[in-house]
Amino acid sequence: MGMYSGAAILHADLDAFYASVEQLLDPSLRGRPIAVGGSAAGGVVLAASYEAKRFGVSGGMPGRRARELCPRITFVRGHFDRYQQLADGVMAILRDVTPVIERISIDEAFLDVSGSVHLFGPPDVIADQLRRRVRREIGLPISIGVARTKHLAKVASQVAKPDGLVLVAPEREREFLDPLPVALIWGIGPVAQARLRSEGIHTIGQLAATSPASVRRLLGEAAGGKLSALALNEDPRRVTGATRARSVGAQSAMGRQPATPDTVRAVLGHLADRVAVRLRAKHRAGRTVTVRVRYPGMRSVTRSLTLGEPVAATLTLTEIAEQLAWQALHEESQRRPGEQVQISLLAVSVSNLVARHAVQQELAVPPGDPRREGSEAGAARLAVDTSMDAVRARFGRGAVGYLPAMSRGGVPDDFRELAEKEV
DNA sequence: TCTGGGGTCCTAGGACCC
DNA sequence: TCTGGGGTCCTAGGACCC
Repeated sequence: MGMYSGAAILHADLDAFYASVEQLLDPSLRGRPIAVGGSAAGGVVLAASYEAKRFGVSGGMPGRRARELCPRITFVRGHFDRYQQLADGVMAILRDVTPVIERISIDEAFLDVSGSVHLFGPPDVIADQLRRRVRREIGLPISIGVARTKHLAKVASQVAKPDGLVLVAPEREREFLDPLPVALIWGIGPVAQARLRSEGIHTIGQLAATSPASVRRLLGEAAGGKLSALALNEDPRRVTGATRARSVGAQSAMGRQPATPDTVRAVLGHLADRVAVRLRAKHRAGRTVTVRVRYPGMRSVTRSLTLGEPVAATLTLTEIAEQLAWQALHEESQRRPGEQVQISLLAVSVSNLVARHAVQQELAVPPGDPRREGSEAGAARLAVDTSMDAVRARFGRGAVGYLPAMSRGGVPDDFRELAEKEV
């Protein structure tokens, strides 16, 4: 544990989170290759244990492929309710050493411990003790990167995995970054990687040696500029608190189905309801409604509409979503005359969000104002929704709704909730 | 035989305004 | 009558992240 001065950022990241929880809950799974979600028959793997990762299995992979790579793999159903609970427990431990903490997903957070060193010791000592506490009190492995900036800390935690701690001393930053593959930089995905590779750029050191102007030409103005700066180890970002969500959405994969009016209406109604309920719960509403339609083969299109006034009423959102979806589906049917249009996914999202008190101001238009009629209808719909929200809060989600209960494929609602951001 | 669900940010063209 | 520059908003698509 070395002496260390200046800004001290930690990036803490639970290892193979869902899979580690399953191994914690069921000791017979420990030390074995497992996948959460998916099956040999289909579905996607949500997370793989390190024993499975060694075979090349990873999250997002079809179950069938996972079985091919690792014949002995065990597929387990997720205990989604426990994930949130355990991750919250971990975050509470992290919060014990500093209030300057930025949770960036269910299982990952940045901490600025610059102000904590006089209380708890050097940053790497703090990190070490956090890892021990998480292991002892929660039972899960967690990796932590310690460095002067967010970017360095994040890269360090990736290098530390699994179940490790990596400190990047300020005088060793260049030496640390240079040999690492560009893919470790936050924001470099498969496309950017391929473009860089075509220029012979594989390592962060090589990227840093490339002129920012060339990188911008290669990867785009904004992305190129940012990635260049990160490679050059210039990262001015501070650890901030939680930021408000800028959009709220829901989607449903449907395999492959004919786009019949009944199917489209039922699915969009359900998605619009999920979105609208979440908006109302946070007293927010949005002016832009976007619908995405995906066709077999992963090709997808979006149609969006920006309204003069924000919406949060389920029925209004459903109507707009239907209109947008049919706009897209109609274009698709003209592309392929005489064929039944098939779809594989529908999504509804609301953006351009405002706080709801702004909506209520909009509703307070004087009598005779042409906007009044629409607003009154909107107010009535919101009132119905508010009653429905209250009934559901007391008796459960299935108690009331606009639409008959429908089958929703295999994705449990508690998994959906895990992925939700704080609105 | 194409793979879930939740997000963020950027780009580019067009409309419109000054 | 023709031309220039700058800014904002909207729409559609796409890369990327967990």
